[in-house]
Amino acid sequence: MLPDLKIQQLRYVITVVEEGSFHAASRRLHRTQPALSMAVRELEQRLGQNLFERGAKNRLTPFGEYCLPRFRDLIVQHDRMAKEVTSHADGRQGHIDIATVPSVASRIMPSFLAEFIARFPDLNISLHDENAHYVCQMVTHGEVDLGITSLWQSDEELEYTHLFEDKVGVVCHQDHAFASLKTLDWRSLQGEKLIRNGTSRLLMSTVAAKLVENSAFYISNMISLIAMLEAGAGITTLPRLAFPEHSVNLRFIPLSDPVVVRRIGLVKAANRTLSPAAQAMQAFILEKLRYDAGGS
Amino acid sequence: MLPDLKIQQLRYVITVVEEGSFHAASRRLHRTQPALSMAVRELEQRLGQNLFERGAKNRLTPFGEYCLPRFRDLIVQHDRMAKEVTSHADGRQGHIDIATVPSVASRIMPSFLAEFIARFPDLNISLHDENAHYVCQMVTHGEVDLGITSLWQSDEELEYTHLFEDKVGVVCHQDHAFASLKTLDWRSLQGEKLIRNGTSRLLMSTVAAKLVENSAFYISNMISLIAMLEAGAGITTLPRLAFPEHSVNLRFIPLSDPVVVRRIGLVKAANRTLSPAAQAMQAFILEKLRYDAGGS
DNA sequence: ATTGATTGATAAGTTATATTTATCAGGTGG
DNA sequence: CCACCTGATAAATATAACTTATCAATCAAT
Repeated sequence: MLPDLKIQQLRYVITVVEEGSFHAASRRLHRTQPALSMAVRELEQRLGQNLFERGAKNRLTPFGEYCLPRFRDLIVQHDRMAKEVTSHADGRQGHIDIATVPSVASRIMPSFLAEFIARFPDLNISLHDENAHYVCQMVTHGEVDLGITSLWQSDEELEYTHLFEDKVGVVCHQDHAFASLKTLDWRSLQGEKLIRNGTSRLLMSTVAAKLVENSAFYISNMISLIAMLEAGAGITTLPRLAFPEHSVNLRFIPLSDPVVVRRIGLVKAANRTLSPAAQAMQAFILEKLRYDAGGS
Repeated sequence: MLPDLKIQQLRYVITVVEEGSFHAASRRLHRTQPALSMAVRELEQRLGQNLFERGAKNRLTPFGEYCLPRFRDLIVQHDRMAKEVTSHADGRQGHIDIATVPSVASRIMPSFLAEFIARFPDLNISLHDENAHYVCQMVTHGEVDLGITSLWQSDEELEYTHLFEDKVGVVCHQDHAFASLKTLDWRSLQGEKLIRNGTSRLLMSTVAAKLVENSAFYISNMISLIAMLEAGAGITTLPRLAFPEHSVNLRFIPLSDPVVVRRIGLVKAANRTLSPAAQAMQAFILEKLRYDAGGS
């Protein structure tokens, strides 16, 4: 019933009016003058009324005067919408939800995000920190776009891209006998009061498994764990990133036998397309964090 | 910098979403399915992001979800504007200013306009009545779109289309000796007390000119003139349309020698294009009033 | 008036875009 | 497993858009 007016044609009409002639408009639009003449005439025929006076030069008919502001309005709306949509399309604008394990959130994300928002200043970012299991769950449930975590378990619905490895070591008080050592092997730990934590399961598939099995204490909360260690109440194992580097009286001694690593990677939902903003962050993560434990 | 999105492509996207599949949408749009596939892909390439999930069927990507309401908005605005513009283009909507001489305004326009607004219910009409000179002036000055009047004088700026002729007759009191006559010739009027009015100049180019020249009274206001005649204070000449047909004690006797006519026609400004609404009224006037003194 | 430089209109030819027909491959439900 | 959906693809074609070249009309300045 009603014809589709083409944005381009409306733009032609407006430019002709603004420039005052078909020739001037054709220069501004990088078209030839006949192109405008024909496009305008096509529009006039479609509407069934002339927009420009035929005899006199480049003056609008009453109908043209009526149409002009309406054409302007639509073009303004179109341009605003096109700008919004394209700036979302290339990831300059938008919203990203990201989840990481606490160690990554506190040790890597601060400098990483600072660099990221400098590059994409109009992006809106929400960062969640949760344990590895819940990070994966948030990704599969679509609560966040991306996760940076160790894989809880292989999952069909998740797509994992490895970023870097995080070596496990022993954490003890500076007054402990281990404090001055450069490395440790699991045998040295036998007889020590070992406190388990959420990352201890990393040792379960190694020769050091029996150490963990014999441990009497388990503390899930990192703050509480650190307080216990600082009080000299025992030792624990942690990936290096999870070790509170600013602690004054705790020491981190790498475990040389067995060498245990926590594999940290980028996780996204398989079969789900990322928003352009999340794509931009994904690319940025792969560029900056792959094979690099320290951020840029 | 920003690309012109085509209304049609946006409409395709929305229809595909609404119908749930490319096939269903193609049926509703009277296009083939590949036409939609290719048009959508072209849009996606232009935006640099997919709108629909490739693997899974006809589901939107996050970017598509973002775009959809914006596409909808623009199309709604476009359709509203297109409806407005086209209904103005074919004269269904708009505003008309028209001016006529009082006799036409009171005797012809009522029934004419009743019929006109029945046909064009959304048109806004303003009717002015002025003397023939001022009607022409309003048309030349663009204060009104059209005039229905006798031509004051030939005018380059005016375009006159003849509609009908209005015969001049003698108006007298029912008690006057002329009252029972069927016709009169100018010689019979000699010696009568003739009151001149605005239409008396019609006689000036005829053999009856000397009657007018010898007349001592001139009354421009029609109400006053009628009152004078009803008081039996004299006789006058008027075109039939200007004779107050509901007067109980006045009589109109056609003048048979000379036969004097007032030529009534449609007047518009030359070199000025009419608004579509005015064009519609012009056509309606020519259809209904040409060669017909009584309206439809 | 004649010229020269505008203007927009027009015709023919070309390129680009849109659309169709025909065909294909991937899922899905009987 | 097989019809029967889905959307994707290729080639052919129709349509639309644009350019080049040319024209007629208008206007200004001689």
